[in-house]
Amino acid sequence: MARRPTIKDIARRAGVSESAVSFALNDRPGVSQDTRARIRRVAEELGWQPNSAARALSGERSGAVGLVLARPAQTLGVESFFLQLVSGIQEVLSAGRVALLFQVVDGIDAECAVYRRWWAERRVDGVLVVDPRTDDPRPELLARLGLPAVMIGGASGASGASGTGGVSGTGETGETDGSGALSLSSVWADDARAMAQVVEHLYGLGHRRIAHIAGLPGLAHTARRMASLRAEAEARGLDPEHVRSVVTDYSDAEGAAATRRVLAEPEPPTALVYDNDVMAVAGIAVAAELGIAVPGRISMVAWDDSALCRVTHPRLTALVRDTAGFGRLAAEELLAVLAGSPPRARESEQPRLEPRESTAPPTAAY
Amino acid sequence: MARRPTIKDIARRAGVSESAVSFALNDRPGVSQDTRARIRRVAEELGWQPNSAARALSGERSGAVGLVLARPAQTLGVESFFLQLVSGIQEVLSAGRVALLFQVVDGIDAECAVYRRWWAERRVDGVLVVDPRTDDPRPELLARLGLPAVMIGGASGASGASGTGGVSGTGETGETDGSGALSLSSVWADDARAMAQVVEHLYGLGHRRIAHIAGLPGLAHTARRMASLRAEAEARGLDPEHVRSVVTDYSDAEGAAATRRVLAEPEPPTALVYDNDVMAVAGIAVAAELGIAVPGRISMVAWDDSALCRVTHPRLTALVRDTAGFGRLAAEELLAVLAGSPPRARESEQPRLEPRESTAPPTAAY
DNA sequence: TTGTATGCGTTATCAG
DNA sequence: CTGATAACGCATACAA
Repeated sequence: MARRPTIKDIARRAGVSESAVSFALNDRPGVSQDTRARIRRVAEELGWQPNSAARALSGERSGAVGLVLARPAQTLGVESFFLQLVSGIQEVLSAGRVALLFQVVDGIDAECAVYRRWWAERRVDGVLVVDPRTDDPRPELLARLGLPAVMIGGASGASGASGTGGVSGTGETGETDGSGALSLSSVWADDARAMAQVVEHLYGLGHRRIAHIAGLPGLAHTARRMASLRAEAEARGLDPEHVRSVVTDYSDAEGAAATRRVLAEPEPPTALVYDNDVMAVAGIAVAAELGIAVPGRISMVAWDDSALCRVTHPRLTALVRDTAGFGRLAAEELLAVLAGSPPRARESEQPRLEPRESTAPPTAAY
Repeated sequence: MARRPTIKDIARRAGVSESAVSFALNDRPGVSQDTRARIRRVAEELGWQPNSAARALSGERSGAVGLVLARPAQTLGVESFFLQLVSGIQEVLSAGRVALLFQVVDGIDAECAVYRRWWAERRVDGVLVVDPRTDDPRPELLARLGLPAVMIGGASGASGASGTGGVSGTGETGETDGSGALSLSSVWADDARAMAQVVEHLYGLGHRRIAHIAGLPGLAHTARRMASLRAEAEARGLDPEHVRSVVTDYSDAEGAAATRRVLAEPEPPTALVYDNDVMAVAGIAVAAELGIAVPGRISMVAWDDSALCRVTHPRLTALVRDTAGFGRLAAEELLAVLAGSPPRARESEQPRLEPRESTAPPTAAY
């Protein structure tokens, strides 16, 4: 049970004052090159690491940021998205010696309570906020608390889901307060353009009836994807009756149910676009069960790629995103905000459509 | 941007000393019921929360525990196991006002480095350790650092994989140091008995040739499952040539490859047991691709249930565990250890085999 | 039962 | 350039 060395130990051993050690170790002027090197060496020898509590107490930052995942237990755990995101986040954070506090709760009220507690306890210097909503209470709360934050997944609230959708990049101006100035940084993916790619792919194959099995209706990106689908359909003169979205809770159960429902319609779609991989896999299973050939009679596309999309039969055409890269970008932005950079909206790499075996031209019979 | 209240504010407002406030708020004797109530009320009004840094610095604990996930990026993110585990862990931790530091790294050396850093920085009061290995450097490191810990997934090291396997419960005495005393608490699931259930189910259906598509060979529970399979086969007089395990890295790719390999043998197995859900799903896809009927010509069982197992066609017979409950148990045990309780090994609820459509009697042709 | 003094490890502000 | 000294917020041994 080793004892942890302190700067006092280093000072004694190096024969200097404690403040000299502090200066040397924090790259501040006020100490000669020579002693700085010596102090560094001693610290290294002793395996010294700053005591995070002491550092936090003396007005510095806590050296930790938080991430809360508010999801009903049901939809939790099958999606590949989050661990990949977290993995990317940590690549950046741990390089900057920042720890990540992670909490999963079952609703947005609990999430807000966590922010309040972390703030009151001074536990975190900032937070990463996921799943922005069309009507989101969190930016206002975080602004009031003065807790630096980055919205992951794009802008939300007043300026976010601008409704016009469709054309790439519109409305993505980041989170604003009443005055129109950005109050929160955000990183976002261009869902509108991604949806446009998907529609283009399906339209090019000859599909004219497309159903979008969307995720939770309250989420901002769900709204953006739905708006984009409408806009793309309109641009191609497609019948809005036959190109539309149905919302779900992202679970395999609702994904399967929605699939069954649209396939049972008198004029069923010839292509389905799923808002996550789990629902797409469920959709494949439903088609198999109903004896409907994929892609023979129905084409399927998954939003977000994962191992799942490659183990189905047929393998799923998917919208590939660099999720870990998205996490890295978000973490970088949060570190920048903590360092004093003004809020901004940063766009991640474009999603890329990877055609596999689940999409093909619709059969002539239809 | 509200200011955070301190005990000084409370003391002033309640007209008492700071120490009285500290006593009152920490349920210590030395303050009258009356003033205690008044202080409590004022603290409530002001929305006071203890500053975690100050508390940590003054010798108390940091109020945080850590969890490191060391997985190659590849196998990360499709398994349902971890988020569920974490979700259970947090139910208990947040009730006890303990935060969770979460870190994902890509190997065990990096994991050990994280423990060292957390310890040196005094960031955590204890850690939850997952994926115990047959030859595990972590218990020794943690013991040397004096960092309280709970091994999740059973004992490891000297006493753990006792090799005899088979009969339920043996060798599960927890982590020991040289002297034979427990040095680390652990929570474990009875993999041996679970495997026995699976074998019993398959044997009962008439299967005599079983392949176990196991996970990472270095993990303790992999060793336990393999040992149990051997023992169960022997107990039933089955040919060890035809009842055996092959190891993988848990990925869909290796799961698929292993499936292909064993199915191509001259005398292929009639039943496959997969060590996780992802590989089982991959196995289903391989069978579909090869035109081998499931469960007609081959039966399949998945270890760990998830939405995945219910969206395949046919749906997968699975070994259902209460993963969140497992997490709760682990967190409870860690809190107990932090409160001074001696190390012990706690067994979680028995896994339960849920027969679905992927298992059936082997065809007579075989 | 209550108030006072001190320490935890660091950073920051002063004098030398 | 260096060395004392005071915060930071809380806990606690001790004195009143």
